[in-house]
Parts: sequence; structure tokens; C-alpha cells
Amino acid sequence: MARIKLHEQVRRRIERLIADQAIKPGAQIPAETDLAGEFNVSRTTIRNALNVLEQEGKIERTRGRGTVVRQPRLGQLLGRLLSFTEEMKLRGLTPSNRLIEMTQTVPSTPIRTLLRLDSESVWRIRRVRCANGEPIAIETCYIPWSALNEQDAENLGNGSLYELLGRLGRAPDRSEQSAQAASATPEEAALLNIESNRPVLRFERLSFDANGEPIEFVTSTYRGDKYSFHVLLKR
Amino acid sequence: MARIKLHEQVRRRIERLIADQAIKPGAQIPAETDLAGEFNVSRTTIRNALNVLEQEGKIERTRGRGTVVRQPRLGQLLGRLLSFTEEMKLRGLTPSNRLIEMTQTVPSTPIRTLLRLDSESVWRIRRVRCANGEPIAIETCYIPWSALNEQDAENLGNGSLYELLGRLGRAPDRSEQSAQAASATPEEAALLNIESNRPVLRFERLSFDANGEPIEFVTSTYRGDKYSFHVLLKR
DNA sequence: CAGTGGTCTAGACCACCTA
DNA sequence: AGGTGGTCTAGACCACTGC
Repeated sequence: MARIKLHEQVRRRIERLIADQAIKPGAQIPAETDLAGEFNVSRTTIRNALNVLEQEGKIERTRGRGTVVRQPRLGQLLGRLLSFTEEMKLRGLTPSNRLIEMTQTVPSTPIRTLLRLDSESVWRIRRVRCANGEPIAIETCYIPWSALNEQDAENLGNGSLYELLGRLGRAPDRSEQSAQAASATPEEAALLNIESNRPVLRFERLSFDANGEPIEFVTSTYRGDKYSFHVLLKR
Repeated sequence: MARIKLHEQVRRRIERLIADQAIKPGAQIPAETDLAGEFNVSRTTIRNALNVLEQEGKIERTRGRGTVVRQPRLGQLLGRLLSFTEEMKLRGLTPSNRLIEMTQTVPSTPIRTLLRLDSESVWRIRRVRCANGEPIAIETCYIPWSALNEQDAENLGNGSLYELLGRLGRAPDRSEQSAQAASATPEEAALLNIESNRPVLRFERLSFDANGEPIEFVTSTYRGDKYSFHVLLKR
């Protein structure tokens, strides 16, 4: 029986209120002390929950004034680590995948270094990622061989890799991600159904499990015209 | 007399230790309880300070194991709101500016809406941003007229806008930023000293002061070959 | 002025790691 | 078993807002 953290329970209940429009965008959320009383937890726990909601862009806090529900204005905000599947669902799109390649190889030295491997092999998984059936991105993902057996790997045609890794006890916990603008190579252009040299967003992501062990290295190429990346920054 | 927050004092002292290599990358930082004893503050205060350092990518915490100084591996990480000037300094580059345009205009409707203006005019400031003398980005920045007088504005050729706004009591506190890949327009290409249609990273940023009032809207176009954007994401 | 979120204290127990 | 960071409590005072 998995123990669910208190502040997570609180967060979900408030998220639910927002999603159901029980508290409408722009409207005020009860004060932190009131929430603490209602949920029968300490104010610290309430604040932990609200910190996450703030980071996700769902609420906005102002000292002396209160906390209000934000009306999402730009696209979906990405302040936390999400899988492609999760992200597309958040944006209200239906994700799907097309598996292009799934092989076991020994990767290049830089990738071996990032994944802290010597000469072990990895799974190399290439997928075209679609939203509402339309190709949005190409993802090439390197998973240490030891993390995945062949049978598990077979389900990846449709499923979420993060979900799978979670069931194996190696859920991603944090990642370093970089983004860069580039031109689509002919191969990318063909897979994404765009012309060569059109602008694309290229991401590299190195993810770690809760032990700080590298669990995946991913490069993704997103169509420049169909995708943008949003963050909330605090001073 | 400005009151400096306790956790900020603590953060700076630890940052100093890291910068001076008194604690080397990979080495362990004293436990939170020990730090609390040393600095004579509560553990909560220590944790507030460490949270920021973690978000900035300077330390890495693992439950049961401890906290170590991260060796920066990718480029500079951007988890917090920085000005161009600050960012370039962090990357060890020398920032400079070339002012292209500085006018007072009434902006288009979408920008008026973002800045919550009716028909008031704004300062429209276009600058080429350079690192070590080389053009890196074009920045077009819209500041509500009321926030800046003509004399202040004159210093912008060389100075930091954020510093100036801070002195006027309207320092940016948070911002919403989006990033997109695109092709350089002929004008952009000329200013950035690249060919037309080369990939660029286009950012839009809407910043707010501590009262939640919009203080600037900025669009920036960065050379795709000279710039990438890094973030640390937590699950 | 009362009410809000921001900061801070001094404890406590837990989950997890290393030895 | 002892030490670590993660969670949580029950208080307190402060800075700021808006009436």
C-alpha cells in the first residue's frame, strides 16, 4: 500500500476544485490558515502544496492580497518533468506513437559518459510522436539495457515509457534539459511531414531516478510551427 | 536600511564557498542540521536556502546520502529569471548592447492586452545584444510609459534594464516565457550577421513586478547556432 | 484595522542510505 | 545503528494589502 504524501493529497484536492471550476479563474482561494483548518493539516503542508501549484502556473500568490486561480493565457506551462504522453493530455490533445526503431546497441562515447556506462549496451528507441494523429516530434531515446527487458520493451509501441519505468521502480525524478533551434534534416523532414530545412526545436534530456542514477537520455526534434515551450520563471 | 532575508544570507555564504572552491564539485556539504547549528538558524531556513541552490543547479540532494556540489556539465542552467546582462556574465561572457531604436508608441492590441493598458503609450526599445562583441540576439522590449522617464531611459545604451527598474521600485519578480524555433527574417539576419532563413530561437517574455503588475513585454530572437536554453526539471 | 502571504523557530517522525 | 534529507506540526512575527 503506497503512502501518499499529505501535501500531495491536498494539492490534488485543490487541483480538482480548479479543474471542476468550483473555483473559477480569477477567483480567490481560501487563505492558507483557513485551508489548514479545513484539511486538518499544518500551514506548512498547505504551503508545500501551493508551491507546486504556483510552479505549475495554476495559481498566483500575492502577499497581503491572497491567492487566486490563474487563467491560463499562453499555452500549457512546463515547469515540471512530464512525459510526451502526459504533456499532450494536459494540452487537451490525444497522443499516439509510431515506433521506427528499437535496437540494442553500444552508444557513442558522449552518450555512454552521460549515462555513466562503460561498454554496456543500451536500448535505442526511435519513435514518431503524434498529437491528434499528426506528427509533432521525433524522439530518440537511450535506456540502459539493465533497466528494461525485452518483454517490457514490447509495450512501448503505445504506452508511456515513464509509466513503465515507474512500475519497475526506476521512475524519473529529475532531468536536465536543453533546447536549441535547428533546421530539419531531410530524414527528419520526411518523418515530420514538413520540408527540409524548416525550423525545428531540438531538445536533449538526461533524466535521473530518485537515486541520482541516469535512467534515460533523449533527443527530441519538434516541428517549429507546431510546438512551443513555456516556463514560469521566478526572480 | 534594507533588511536581507536570513535564508538569502545563508544562500550567499554557501554560494561563496562553492565559488571559492572551498567545497569542490562532487564534495559533500555539511548536513542540514549541522548547517543550522553553524549559521545559528533553524533548519527550515537552511532548507529554503538550499532549495534555491538546487533549483539553480548548484547542488544536488539525495535522501539518506546527503548534499553534494554539482559540477556544471551542460551550459549554464536557467531556472530563475535573469536579465541578458546577468545571464551572459554567468556564462563568463562580456555583454554589450547596441541600441537600434527607442521610441514612444501605442502598441498593437495584443501587446496592450498583455500589459493591461488601454490606450497609453509605451517605450519601444530595440537592442542588439552581444556577447564578447558578437551579436547574439535582438531584443524588442515594451515598457509601460509610466514606468520610465526620458532621462532614465537614456542610460539604457549600456546598462541593465532590470537594474534600472529595480532602482525605480518596480523590479521584475516573475515572468512567463515561451520559446519557439523559427527562421531568421532578412532584417534579423542582417542584424545578427547570419544568412536569411537560418534557424533562430524566438522568446516571448512577460514580466511582472512584486504586485503582479506587468512591467515589460519582450520578444527576443537568438542565433540558433550560438545559443541554447537549459532547464532543470523536477518530477 | 483585520487579513493575507512571507519568513522563521524548535521541535518531531519517517524513509532511505551507508556501514 | 547512526546519519541523511523529506515531511509535518504548532506555533510566532513581519510586510503588505485593502477597507
